[in-house]
Amino acid sequence: MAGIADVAARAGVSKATASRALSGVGYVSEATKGRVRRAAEELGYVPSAGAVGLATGRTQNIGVVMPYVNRWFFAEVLEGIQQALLERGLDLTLYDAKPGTTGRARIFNDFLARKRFDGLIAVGLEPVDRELELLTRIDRPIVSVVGSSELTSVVAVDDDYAACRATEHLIALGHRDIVFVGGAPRSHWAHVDQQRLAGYQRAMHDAGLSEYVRHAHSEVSLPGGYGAAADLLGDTRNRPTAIVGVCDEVAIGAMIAARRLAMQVPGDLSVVGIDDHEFAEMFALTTLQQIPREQGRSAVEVLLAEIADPERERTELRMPARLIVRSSTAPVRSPA
Amino acid sequence: MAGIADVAARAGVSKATASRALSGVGYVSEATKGRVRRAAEELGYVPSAGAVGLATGRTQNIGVVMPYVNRWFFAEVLEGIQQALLERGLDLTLYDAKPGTTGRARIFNDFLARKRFDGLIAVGLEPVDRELELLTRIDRPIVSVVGSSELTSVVAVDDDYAACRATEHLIALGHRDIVFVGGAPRSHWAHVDQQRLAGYQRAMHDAGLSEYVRHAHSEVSLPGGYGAAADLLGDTRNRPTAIVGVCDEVAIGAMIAARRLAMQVPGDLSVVGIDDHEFAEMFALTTLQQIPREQGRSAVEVLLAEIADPERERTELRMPARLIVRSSTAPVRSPA
DNA sequence: TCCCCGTAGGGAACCGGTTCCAGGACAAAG
DNA sequence: CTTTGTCCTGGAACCGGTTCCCTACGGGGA
Repeated sequence: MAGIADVAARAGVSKATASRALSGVGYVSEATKGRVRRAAEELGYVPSAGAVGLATGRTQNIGVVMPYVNRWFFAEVLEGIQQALLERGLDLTLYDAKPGTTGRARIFNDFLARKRFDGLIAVGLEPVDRELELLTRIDRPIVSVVGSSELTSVVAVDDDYAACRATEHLIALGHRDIVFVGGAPRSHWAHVDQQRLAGYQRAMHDAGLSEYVRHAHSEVSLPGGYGAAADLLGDTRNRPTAIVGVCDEVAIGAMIAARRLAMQVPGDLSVVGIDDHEFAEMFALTTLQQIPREQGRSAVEVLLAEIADPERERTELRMPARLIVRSSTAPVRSPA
Repeated sequence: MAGIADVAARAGVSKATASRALSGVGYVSEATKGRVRRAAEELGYVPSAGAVGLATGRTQNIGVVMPYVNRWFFAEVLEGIQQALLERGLDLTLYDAKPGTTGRARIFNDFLARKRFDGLIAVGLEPVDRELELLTRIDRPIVSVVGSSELTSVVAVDDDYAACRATEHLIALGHRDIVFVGGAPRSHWAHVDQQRLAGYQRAMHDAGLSEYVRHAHSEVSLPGGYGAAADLLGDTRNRPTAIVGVCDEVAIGAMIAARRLAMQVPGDLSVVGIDDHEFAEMFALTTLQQIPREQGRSAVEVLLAEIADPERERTELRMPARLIVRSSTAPVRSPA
């Protein structure tokens, strides 16, 4: 209710001085500064965000676009971003852009154009061409988390490396018939999938196991992994001895399916994932750890640096995943 | 870049007329309306949100406060809210207020006071007294999802009823030794927990099973339910024949723990949850369904009505949960 | 003594919209 | 022919801050 004019009046100074006293820029004597601060305190003065934005051109608000929020990875990234922004007093406006929905189209056409934010973090967005063009039109800094992009900064795990290490781990345990269970080739997860699939393939080829390369399609979710593995393992004459899940959710789904089919994990089947999902420990899943929460924090840092210095060159942060061995993997059982 | 002054100039009218033409209020001839619209289109005009907010007092933005986003229920509610807002062209600012953190204190002290929103949706917030007082200070409409509150509107499932139905289902199957696995008495889930616990107790008492009433403490999460059930079922001489989980995540955790202990579900142990979580189907969990996404949508509707009419009396929407029988529950095995 | 500079503070323009109010044109009613 | 009312439009105030520019004062150096 109380505006800066009220504060100024109460402190017996002009609006200009009140503004300077509160923001700390420009010359104001300590005495006046104190009076203004006290007046503001007494009136419970809170500056109007809209007016500040209008006058300064800074909204003190960061936009976040993501296709899902009800998935572990996205939710964790979101929390990391939120925490980092909170510490800096910045707001976070969320845009939930599910691929293929009219809502997504509206977000790109209308919402982002409103530019209610000083910068944008795009998480796993995988924008199509037209969307990419719309993104470039809003001239605000953008940081991508997951995926790749020539025109924005990127914060992500090294997907190729992670999948490669996961596969090598299985190979070192003597496995040869290893199946990669992952997303559809053209889903919105495309880039991540491709990178991880590529890492798996590279490891297989490098180990001379080219003939064993196999890829089972799966929705990228726990039920998806369950379904895909149920299909895969249902063919009892063609069962692999190990599975690389494109992510932990798929890997865990596969473990559940295996158990449902009376297979022992890791006795009959080794399973490795990528993520270190919150359920990984409970399922004793061997996995390659990434820490999405920290990716969120890093994305904020990069973005704020770009907002502060628009000339800053784009950065690309690829974090290495760490292998965490639990008990979903074991040496291959000697062939019959 | 282009402002309404540019649009007005290009259309050969005043700012006032341009504003009226675009917003549709007041008298503007069809001819000028057309010219203005075309000019706006050609210039790619997008009104500045800050300026609009300043002039109208409406931010076209809704605040959402929740303690978690990485939990199924919260994420679903959030998506429901987002969808409903998207359709109406409103933005959503997210505040992630984890209980007991300094971040939460900042949200209540600083962020909410900024009033960057026309209304607030509080999801499962369980505010402590001081927080409640701060909430009342921001004089904007507030709708609570989950929990109860005398001073805000509420949208929630009927928790007492849901837990009662769940318990009755087990009793009807012949179970008597039924344990309620739920949250800590004083956790942030307090109100929901209490209601559900009360529903369970009511059903037990009504069936004359007072002597069997038992409550096992559990973190409200899948691993939490796993841990609690592992403890509970570890005592092999005192095993119940059925479990009511305070929510599906806990119930599923309990199922996993039971299987790990070589118990058959539902042969040796029946389990029922509340939620109809996305994993419920996969685990064949019998549950009482609530649809958090719709609660989110409803919350938006109630909130917008209150924004439109500040005199509107507060509403309380309690949705009944529907029993979905899957195969985690079965008639009790005849006692040895 | 004069001038310059650092410090302090006020007036007013400005950010980009919305809206109140006044005024003109024109048609219908008196 | 005047009055009244409806439709259309422009000027200007306003929302609530920030910031530019100008004035004033006191002290130090030339």
